[in-house]
Amino acid sequence: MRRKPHFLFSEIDMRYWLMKSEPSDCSIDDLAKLPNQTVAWYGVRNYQARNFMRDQMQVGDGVLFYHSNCKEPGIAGIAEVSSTAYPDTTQFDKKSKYFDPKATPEQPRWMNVDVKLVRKIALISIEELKRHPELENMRTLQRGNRLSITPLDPAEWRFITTRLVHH
DNA sequence: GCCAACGTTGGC
DNA sequence: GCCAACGTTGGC
Repeated sequence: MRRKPHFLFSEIDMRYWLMKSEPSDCSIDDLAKLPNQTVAWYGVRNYQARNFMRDQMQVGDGVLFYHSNCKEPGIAGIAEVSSTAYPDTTQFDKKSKYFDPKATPEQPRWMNVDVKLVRKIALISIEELKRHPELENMRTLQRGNRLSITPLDPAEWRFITTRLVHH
């Protein structure tokens, strides 16, 4: 049975994630134009981030879609996990920059989930996120953090989606 | 299994 | 473009 995806309701078995995307690669507007407003989160080549997708993500989990490595870094939209993990096809594609010669279809190394847009929001800049003491422990805001996928505490999710998102 | 060298990330 | 931080690689 599919759980309700509405982001304002927190459910006990639901998890929350912040996922970084470079807007030059896939921005929130790019996502909005894709079929089903859904994107395969391919290209993750970090084991910790892969393991989050492979071992912990469930359909319906809440996602903050974050613009990174760009002029205005910050949260650009709300999304949800819309599939469980499956092998990232780019690892087998010799022409892809994500090609991995050590991966085979029999023994895939990299996995990804699908992510579906819930809605675009007015950008919450990294500067604003850092202003709130409620968010001081957010992984993404920690010095030196580079992980492209990080778990969010339910309290952090609630604070951001109810207090910082303008309705 | 250590660790130096190297590559990548991503805010600034 | 800089560079701090951190992950990965590979010789030993």
